[in-house]
Amino acid sequence: MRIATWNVNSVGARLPRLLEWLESSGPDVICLQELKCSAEAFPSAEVKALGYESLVNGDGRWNGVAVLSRVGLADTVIGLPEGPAYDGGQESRAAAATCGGVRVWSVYVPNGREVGHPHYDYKLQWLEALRRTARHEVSGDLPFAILGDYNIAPTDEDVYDRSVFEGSTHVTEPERAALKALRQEGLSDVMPRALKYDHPYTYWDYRQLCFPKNRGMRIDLVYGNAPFAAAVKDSYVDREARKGKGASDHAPVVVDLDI
DNA sequence: ATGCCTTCTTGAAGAAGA
Repeated sequence: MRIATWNVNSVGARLPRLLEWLESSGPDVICLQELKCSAEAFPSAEVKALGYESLVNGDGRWNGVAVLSRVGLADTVIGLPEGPAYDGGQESRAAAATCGGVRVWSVYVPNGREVGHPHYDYKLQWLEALRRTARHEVSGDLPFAILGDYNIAPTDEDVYDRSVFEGSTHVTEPERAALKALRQEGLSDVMPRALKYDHPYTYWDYRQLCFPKNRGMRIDLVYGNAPFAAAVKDSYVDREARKGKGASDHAPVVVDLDI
């Protein structure tokens, strides 16, 4: 089974690239983030034509996550249980389903904006709610993984230049501690291969030639429980999907499972 | 070529992204 995760940065703007990638890469399941559309506006018919059912959590202008599957979509959950509110409401940042015997969560962790900003506190609270949810799902024999845009680089190796990020979100100790707490519930970081250069970055800013210069970050992660991790045959970042006109600023992370 | 930011909402310019 092939499972992928991809922050598409607007499924509307990315639809031609998404459909092309689904056809060429053939994931059985894909977790999408940053849809930037409502559930009603999601292109369900277009992905259905390629054989995928859709589970969509979307609220319009920002955020939005989905799980697409061609191996079944059962026991679905929309939203993070007991997740914190921001600015008076729940945002569309999580969705879960069981697909072909694998339990997956698609997550779009809040950005945080700046250290000390209310959104940063919200980010840490959101991660704590995710940890509590993971605790309920991680045990047992069912392969389980939380895939998505975590908006955190787990180590200094996961950014192209640590000094550039001094004092910024995505690299702070509280954020990394929240990731560690998540792992300690029984999850491990499924490290993908880089198809070029020495580190598997998943995001490159659109500006200042970041992609050609490989000034990237590894912030799209796959955290799997023991049965999931044991089934991993291969994993890589498809940087080809970051190339050219009309690309997302994130590349897909692909995981091949012996399931 | 990998190529100097892109998206959304809106109807000009601002906000968000990380």
